Amino acid sequence: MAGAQPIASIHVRGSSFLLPTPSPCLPLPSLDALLAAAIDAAAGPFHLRAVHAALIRLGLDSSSFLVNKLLRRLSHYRVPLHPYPLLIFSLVPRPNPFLWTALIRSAALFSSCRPDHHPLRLYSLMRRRWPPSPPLSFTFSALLKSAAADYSLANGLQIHSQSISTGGFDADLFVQNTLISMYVECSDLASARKVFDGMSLRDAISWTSLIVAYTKIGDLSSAEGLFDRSFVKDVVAWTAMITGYVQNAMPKEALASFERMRQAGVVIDEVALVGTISAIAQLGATKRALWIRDIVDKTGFGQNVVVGSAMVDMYAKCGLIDEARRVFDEMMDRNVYTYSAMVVGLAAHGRAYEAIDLFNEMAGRTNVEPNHVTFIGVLTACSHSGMVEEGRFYFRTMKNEYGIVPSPDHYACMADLLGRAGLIEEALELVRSMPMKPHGGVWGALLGACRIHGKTDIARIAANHLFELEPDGIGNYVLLSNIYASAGMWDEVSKVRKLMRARGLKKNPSASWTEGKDGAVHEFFAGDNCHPRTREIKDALEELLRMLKLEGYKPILSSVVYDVNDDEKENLLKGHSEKLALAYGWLTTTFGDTIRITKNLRICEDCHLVMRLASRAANREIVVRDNMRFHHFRDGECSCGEFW
DNA sequence: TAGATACCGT
Repeated sequence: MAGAQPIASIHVRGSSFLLPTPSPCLPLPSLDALLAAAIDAAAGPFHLRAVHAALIRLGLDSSSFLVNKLLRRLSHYRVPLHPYPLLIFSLVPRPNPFLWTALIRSAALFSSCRPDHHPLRLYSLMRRRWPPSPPLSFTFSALLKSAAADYSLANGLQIHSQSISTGGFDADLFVQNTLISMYVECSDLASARKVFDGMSLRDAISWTSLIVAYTKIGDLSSAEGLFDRSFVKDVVAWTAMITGYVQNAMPKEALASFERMRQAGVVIDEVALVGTISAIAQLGATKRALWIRDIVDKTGFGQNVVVGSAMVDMYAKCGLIDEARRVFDEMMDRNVYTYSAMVVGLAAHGRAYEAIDLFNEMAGRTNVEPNHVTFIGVLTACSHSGMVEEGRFYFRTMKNEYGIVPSPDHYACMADLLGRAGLIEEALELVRSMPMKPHGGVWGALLGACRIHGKTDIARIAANHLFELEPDGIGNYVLLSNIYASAGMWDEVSKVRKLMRARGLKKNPSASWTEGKDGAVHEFFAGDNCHPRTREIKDALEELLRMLKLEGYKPILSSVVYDVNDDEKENLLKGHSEKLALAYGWLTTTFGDTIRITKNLRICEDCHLVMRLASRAANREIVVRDNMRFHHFRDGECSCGEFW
């Protein structure tokens, strides 16, 4: 006989589906084993139905073993539990504990759609049905995971106590690890810690779960302490530290961890890369952005859609919008995250038409559905270039065509769009018509528009809401005071100042960063003398400002709201962190170079003017990323067209 | 013959 022939096949709509060929040297596999192999090899839900039909014909549809495999595969294809998988289950007269557990696991995937199929309900059925099934440790893993997904501490506690009363499963390592995660998800760190402390044996997962718990509440020193104590530092544990730092706005520490991980010889995976890429995005560090690309290329994760989307976001946030576009164009696989990152990035750089073109391409020529974030990008693009009608159109489209309920962030974009265009009354009306309470961003957009258009009456309304929502948000007081100052309403200015004093508000902790040629990040705080080259930087700034004054620069003293004399105001302006970063950049670059600055707050008017003039006088391109958008200064002009 | 837990992007 030449070669073994397939011994069975299933025909589905003209395509035959071959069962595996047995080796001639081994005994024939059992029918069970053959069917199990057929389930494993099925190409989709349709094949699985065909296999189930075969099971019925062969009288094997009551086999817990085979039905268990079927359920697992169906949930792999995310076939909802009701009604088909439940039907398959119901044909098994005496489901064994494995099968019950598989059912509970499937139910956990869809617990939100069918409350009557909730995992806990199925568990109680499992315990009450005759003959009752004893639970397995796996049963508790599944149940605890579903409690964590529901953020239900009450359910979690109930399952925890069941795990003890039904046979001491709380001593099982897997159950303990899942308990830790459940308590962490349900924000009960004390209980998570209690489980951890009570464990006689801990593995990498136990340690990592608790490390994540501490990073989530922002207690990085406890997380670091645990990480140092842990003897099992795998790539996941390292990544938990990296993302913990990122989530707590500590990108430098995240990068340092990544380096230490590499030095420790740990093999990097795509998740570690994504965390590191986010850290670079947060830092806005251009050199690092180019550095990580080499690493991504070497590891071969460049075509991973999550890595790619993170890269698009990173390049956009580092000011390298063309590089972001290049990565985007080279990606083979793009999803809604990829498109949203690109649209939001283009919008932040003021490239509104490109952003809207891309959105239209996505909506028209791909199967990728836009989501709420994509529309944030589209609406931002419209507002940053005064496209009022387009903005109104997309706001309607979002609701009517895509069924996306506008969030306060979308309303903030609309308030910004209408307000900037001078339609401040309409913006106020929109805000007042919101079905939910407006957040600070919404009133802030309105207040910003009032600054541009000198609307003191509406500014007062917006500011009063802001003072209530963000009593410590000093920027709001500054803005209102500026608006009054521009209108010559000095009494009001002094009232705002009094309010600030009464609330004990201190100077902004403003900070800027810029990168040196070596890629080192130099950090500057307002009025700070900490940089080792402070003397040189201050001298350079004086010289630069002297140069600009010859070209007509007059400091915009109204950017200072402190009640001090004009000389002191000018001095305060000189101490602004972005000017220190500019001076450092000027000192360390030459003609034609680009100086890139990242700032944690919105750039002030005086600094904006200085950047604009310096780009021509010093013959440098200057790219400033503030907390609102990017400004590209070139030859005395800014990409924002003074529209910010 | 079966089964699980930790870290990712807009």
